[in-house]
Amino acid sequence: MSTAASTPRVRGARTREALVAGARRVFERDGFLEARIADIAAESGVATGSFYTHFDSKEAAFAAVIDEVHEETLHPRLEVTHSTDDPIAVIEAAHRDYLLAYRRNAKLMALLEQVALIDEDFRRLRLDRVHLMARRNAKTIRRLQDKGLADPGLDPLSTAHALNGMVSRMANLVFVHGERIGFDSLLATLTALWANALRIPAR
Amino acid sequence: MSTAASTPRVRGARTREALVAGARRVFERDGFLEARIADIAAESGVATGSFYTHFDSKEAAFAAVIDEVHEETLHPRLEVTHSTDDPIAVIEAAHRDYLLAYRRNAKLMALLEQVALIDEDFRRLRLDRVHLMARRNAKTIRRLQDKGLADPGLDPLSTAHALNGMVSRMANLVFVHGERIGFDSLLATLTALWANALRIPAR
Amino acid sequence: MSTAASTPRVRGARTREALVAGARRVFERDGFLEARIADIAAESGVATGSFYTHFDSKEAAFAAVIDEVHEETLHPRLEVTHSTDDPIAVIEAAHRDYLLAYRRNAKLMALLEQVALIDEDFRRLRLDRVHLMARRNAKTIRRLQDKGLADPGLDPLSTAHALNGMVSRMANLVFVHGERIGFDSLLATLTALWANALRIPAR
Amino acid sequence: MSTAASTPRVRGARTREALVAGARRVFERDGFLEARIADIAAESGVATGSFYTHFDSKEAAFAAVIDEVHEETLHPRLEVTHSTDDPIAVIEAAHRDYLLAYRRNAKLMALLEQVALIDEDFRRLRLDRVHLMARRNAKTIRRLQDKGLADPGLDPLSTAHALNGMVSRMANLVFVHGERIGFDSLLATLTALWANALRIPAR
DNA sequence: AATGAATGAGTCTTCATTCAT
DNA sequence: GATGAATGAAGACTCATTCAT
Repeated sequence: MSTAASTPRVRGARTREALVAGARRVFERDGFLEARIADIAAESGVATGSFYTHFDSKEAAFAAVIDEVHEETLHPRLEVTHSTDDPIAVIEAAHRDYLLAYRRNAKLMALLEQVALIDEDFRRLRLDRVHLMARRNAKTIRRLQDKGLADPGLDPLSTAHALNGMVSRMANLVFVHGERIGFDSLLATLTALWANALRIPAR
Repeated sequence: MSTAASTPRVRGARTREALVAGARRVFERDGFLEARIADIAAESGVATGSFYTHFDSKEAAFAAVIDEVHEETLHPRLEVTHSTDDPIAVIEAAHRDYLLAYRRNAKLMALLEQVALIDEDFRRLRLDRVHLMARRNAKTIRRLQDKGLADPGLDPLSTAHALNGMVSRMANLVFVHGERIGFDSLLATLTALWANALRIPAR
Repeated sequence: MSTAASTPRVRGARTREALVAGARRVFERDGFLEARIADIAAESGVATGSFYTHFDSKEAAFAAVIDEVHEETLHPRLEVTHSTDDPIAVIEAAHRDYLLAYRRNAKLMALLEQVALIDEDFRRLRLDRVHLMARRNAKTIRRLQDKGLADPGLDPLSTAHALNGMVSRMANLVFVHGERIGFDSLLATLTALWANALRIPAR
Repeated sequence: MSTAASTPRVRGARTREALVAGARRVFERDGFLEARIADIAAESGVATGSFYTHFDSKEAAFAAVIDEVHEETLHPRLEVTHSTDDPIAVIEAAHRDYLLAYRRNAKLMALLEQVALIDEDFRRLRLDRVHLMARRNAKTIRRLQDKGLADPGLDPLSTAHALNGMVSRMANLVFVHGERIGFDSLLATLTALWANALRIPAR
């Protein structure tokens, strides 16, 4: 009202932003199932009907919220070889990144798990990510095996799946369910178990 | 029908059994959220109202179904020292038991995960089990450390949590989401990773 | 079991008594609408089905309970001319009787009011009683008018209705709704108002 | 239909009015307990769900209906001193107002009695009104006593309660239960009894 | 006569989605 | 684009009553 009326496009974009932010707050507060469209609209300061101007469904809004968090919560990026050659240092750095991102977005990460169990589309989305991460780490594992730095008897892909699962499960346990394990201790344990599991020689 | 319905008490017990079996079928087919009381009753061959003679809610019926499966799906029971002294053989046997039980009840295990994300009571139930399993395996790990058979630098409890998480996640991935990893390969990988992670000397 | 089995007739009568007593407790505790047949049976120490051996419906059970209280709660019995000739003393005695009976059975009296508003049959029952009481007191009023002791301008029947209504309403207000008026004060006020209203000369 | 449904707010107000009117018709026709939300909505020409846009419960709708009738059914307003000084004329006028209002809304008055016996909130509402009326009339009675126009031996508040109860009970008997007493006769009797009961000197 | 499990009709209530303005 | 009231399908739950033993 006071602000000079913006162009429709700008108004629309602003409303959409408000809805994504509002949806995130409501999802984090109430969970996916309990979140009501009317509440998301109210929390975003818009009318109920306006929700449907921007999203087709609650799922679509959730997808938009998830998109915001997606990139920064990619699983351990072992392929980003930091300048060092010490594989254990690399593993540790990757885990640190992952755990920090998970902790920052713990509520939404938990929510994604929840929705993946409920909604077919999100289940596929999550599985795709799981596969992406596994393939990525499998490549790293294979490389380490080739260099003679990792147990050659391990199947790279299965191993990647298993170790990724271990890490994400622990992040969930600590940051979502509040298991009382300190961040440093958690990082040390996961790094040690990764290194041990692959039989990477101590540095 | 054929058998005369002896005393009311016996009739009641029979109906309850029918309801638990029917509920299991409906839960496995439709999931927890989609399962309707009326369907459970119909599937069990009783009237809708009879459901409430035996259960207070859908949750109560689900708990009864879960109880049926619970015992046989305990996580790796490493403390059950099989006649052998070879720790790796023990680990493998425990994992085989667990994976077989998980595969047998895959749908329900997945369902329990789902419901634990939705219902506070089941979340607690599941967390309790997670803690029980972790404490149990932590004891085993500590014993191996004391014997000089496992990496003494690892925190037993965190390690137990992490490795249990790895195993259950893999079981979920393979038996629920259909990841194409053969049973033997899965067992071999998990056993090797467990042994490696703890730095148990090769047999 | 321990007691020698009585004849069927005696057993039946006993169960019925237990049910009437149990029904009264449940009605007083839960009200008519909230009272459930199953609760009445449980409170009476019999099986649900046995209720229907003795009563056709909740209404029938309520009628049985009411019967127990009915006689002693008849409205002011002014025609019972006590040995005295002082009409005010007679009025006072009648009111005392009525108020004491009402107080003793306050919960059930309130309940009867409730049920009369809900159930056609009890409405008629209550109206019949109202008419009976009014005709009875109208006769007394007419007698007093004939003796020159009461305002001859009053219509006896309407007056009887009005004054009876006043008394029962006050009893309800004090004994059911807990209006803080002492028994003696209540009795004195009602007696004075009756006497005044009829213009009975002061004794 | 004919009028374009201007803004949403106006539409909302219109629907609410329709619901209150529809609810009144259904309550009067079916009573409170028998009235179904679906019927109220249908009678109001809106969808079932629309009922809940405006009311939380059947009780809330009933309260809205009662509000409509409340003001005009206040008990005898003796304090409204009409231009005359004749107290009996004032009493008669007040009773006439009350009886006319009661007759106009007889069904709802009866309903309020019913609901007050069923619902705690309405019980309190009704008791509050009873107390308000009693205090109001007690003041009038006290004033008459002070002027030497009323029996000084009467407790004003108890007396007010008793006489108010008498009047409302008679209104109920005649206008709700159909007791065959003519309006003028009823008014005359109640006025005479009030005046007599207080020992107001004849005009 | 007693038992108590089985029956199933009957309503309230929620909330995603639509649509007239 | 925004508004927010209207829609109505869907399902959980209760409980009086029945009936086989």
